[in-house]
Amino acid sequence: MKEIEKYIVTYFGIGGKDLSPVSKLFKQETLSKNDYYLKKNKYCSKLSFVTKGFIRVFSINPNGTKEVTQWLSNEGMFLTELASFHFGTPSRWHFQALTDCELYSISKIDYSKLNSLVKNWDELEKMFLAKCFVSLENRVFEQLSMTAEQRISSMIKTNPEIFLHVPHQYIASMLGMTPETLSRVRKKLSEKP
Amino acid sequence: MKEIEKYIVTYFGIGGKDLSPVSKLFKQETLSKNDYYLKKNKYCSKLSFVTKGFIRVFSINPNGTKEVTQWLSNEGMFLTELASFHFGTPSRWHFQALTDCELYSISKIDYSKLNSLVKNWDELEKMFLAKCFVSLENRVFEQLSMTAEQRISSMIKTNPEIFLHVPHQYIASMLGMTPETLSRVRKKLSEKP
DNA sequence: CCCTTTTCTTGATATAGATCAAGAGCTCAA
DNA sequence: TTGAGCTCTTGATCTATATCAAGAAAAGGG
Repeated sequence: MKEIEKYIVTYFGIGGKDLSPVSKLFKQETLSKNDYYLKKNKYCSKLSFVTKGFIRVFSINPNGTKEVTQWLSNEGMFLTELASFHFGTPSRWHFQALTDCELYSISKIDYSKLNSLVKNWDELEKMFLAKCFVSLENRVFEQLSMTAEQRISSMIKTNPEIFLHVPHQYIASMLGMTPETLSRVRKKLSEKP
Repeated sequence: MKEIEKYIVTYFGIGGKDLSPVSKLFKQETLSKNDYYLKKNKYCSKLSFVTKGFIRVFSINPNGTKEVTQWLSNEGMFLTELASFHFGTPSRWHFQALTDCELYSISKIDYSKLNSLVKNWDELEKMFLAKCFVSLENRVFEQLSMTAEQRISSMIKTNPEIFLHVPHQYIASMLGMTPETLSRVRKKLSEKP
């Protein structure tokens, strides 16, 4: 099975005879470090799976002082600006490669063909979106209920890879804290685990 | 047009001849103050529109000390435990009426009939879920990028009603701060607006 | 490999917001 | 109407985390 097909199975539950025609619609794409997948206020016309590398979704303060990292996408995750992709609004964020990346991307046009290609596509897509929503609800809840230390511990458990490949300042921002706090908490955690 | 039909139009974009058979599947339901719409760990078998009143979605700390309000749902909003409704998992939160409430609810069973009743239902539902996801992304971003004062100002703009009908301690929790902070910031905002 | 730049760490200090405490206002049941 | 119990406000104090600063470590380009 091709790599992209594994993602399609995992995320959409498409299998069997449907798999190959669907996977053909995804085109492999590479990004070099610092390339933009998408810039703020541009329009997003594709949905992708990240098969290699790390991409940062972020925004810069109006006055240019502060950057906020909304999300870090890495191997195994999908990537798109959902509002822009589905509703045609300008992207709310920049999407920039932090490392060289490999993606499989499907264009909006090909994406719209999926429901004629896969008989219960809409059902599958609905479940996919529902899963995304549920994950985000959990993220909101963590932000409301946990201390900085707890959020870091949680991230170390669920995505330890990220600490090895992504500048910690971005991880800190995504977790709603400063790099200094992340550094100090990590030290503390390593001293008495 | 019946009240529930307005919600269906707004949220799902269903209109014309489809409207009446769909709206018939929603049953009016009332909750008295303090009644539970759903308790944590129970299974959610319905999706509802709130047409009157306020419902708090919250969780209690394992040790029973701290409550976290995840969401406050009021007139014009839909309500369900999405993970439980779609995936059959136990509810992550309690859902309790803060005032007497009126809802229109559709059961999981009737909900599953919608795609045979409305020809592009899956498409409409997909858009509905996408909208929910996008809103939640914005909420995460506000939490990461704004101070307590800014989040309060934002809430006053988007949902002033809530301050008149919901105990402020719950609003504070949903915004990720203590009631004391909300009180002080509101005072400050009222002094020099 | 060296030099420059970026990132991380660490310390000193500041502060937004939390916690603790107590009194004032409300609400609502009897 | 009264009183018990919530809820809100306010003040005093505390603390988790932010900010500022500077050196150490790591990364990257030539």
